[in-house]
Amino acid sequence: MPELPEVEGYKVYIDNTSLHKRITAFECRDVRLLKASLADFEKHLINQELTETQRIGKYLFIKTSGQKILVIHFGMTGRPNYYKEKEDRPKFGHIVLTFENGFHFAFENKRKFGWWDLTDSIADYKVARNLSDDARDLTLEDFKASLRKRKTFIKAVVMDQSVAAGVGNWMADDILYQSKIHPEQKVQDLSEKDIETIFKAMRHVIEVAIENDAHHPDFPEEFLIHNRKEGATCFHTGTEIQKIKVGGRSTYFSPGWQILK
DNA sequence: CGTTATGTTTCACT
DNA sequence: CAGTGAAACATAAC
Repeated sequence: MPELPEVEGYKVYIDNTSLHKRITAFECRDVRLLKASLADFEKHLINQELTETQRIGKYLFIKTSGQKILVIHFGMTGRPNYYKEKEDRPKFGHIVLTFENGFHFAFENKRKFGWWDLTDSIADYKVARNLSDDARDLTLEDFKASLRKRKTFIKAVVMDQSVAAGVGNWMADDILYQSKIHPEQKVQDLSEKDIETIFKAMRHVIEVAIENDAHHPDFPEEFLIHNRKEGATCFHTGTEIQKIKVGGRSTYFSPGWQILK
């Protein structure tokens, strides 16, 4: 599920459950989820504590009392789960930390597109991954500068993590819906004003989503998310929502509302 | 059985 | 080198 607002929720969850407790065990069922060696994870996590979290886009960095910073990416189906009893380990809890208080921190990851890594520097990691500033912190000027270099569909660009870190598929659809911009609009044909509209919509979608703990049913009724399925009715026009593929991803939009220039 | 899923990485091409 | 688009990755659920 996780895009920026969901990961922000996971960050708060981890802050409230899993910091400042000595780690006594590290277990991983499938080493394909680890980008560093199992030995390194054990070495750098066991007997250390998680001390502080920092989120950039969909990436969560967790500082430790040791040398390394833990990097978590949730993929498409990841989420954290803090629990007490061993038998409560979630079905897809493929990586589990155990703390000295006996509680466990599971990294649930049904589809195994998520992963853990270790790093020495958040700044270096951000550069190495070609990650932009977090979409909440990004300036309009930087956003404009990124768009000037691009010549493809706006939807693909808005979702590009090197443009605005944290925007994913559902948010990109909602941002463009609220901006009245067609997802297949070529970026070079957008006016300055269009770009500012998109930027503001991005901020709005993110803040509303975070305020509502990323719980879609609580979002305002004009959000596309409520009708983000083929054949659903557009809140504004009463016409049908259409599904197409853009940038390899399923894209939902209202052809009567988001007119191609 | 085929299709789809809220993501990233890799690779070939321009 | 930089931007683009397609494919690959792994797996559950409908």
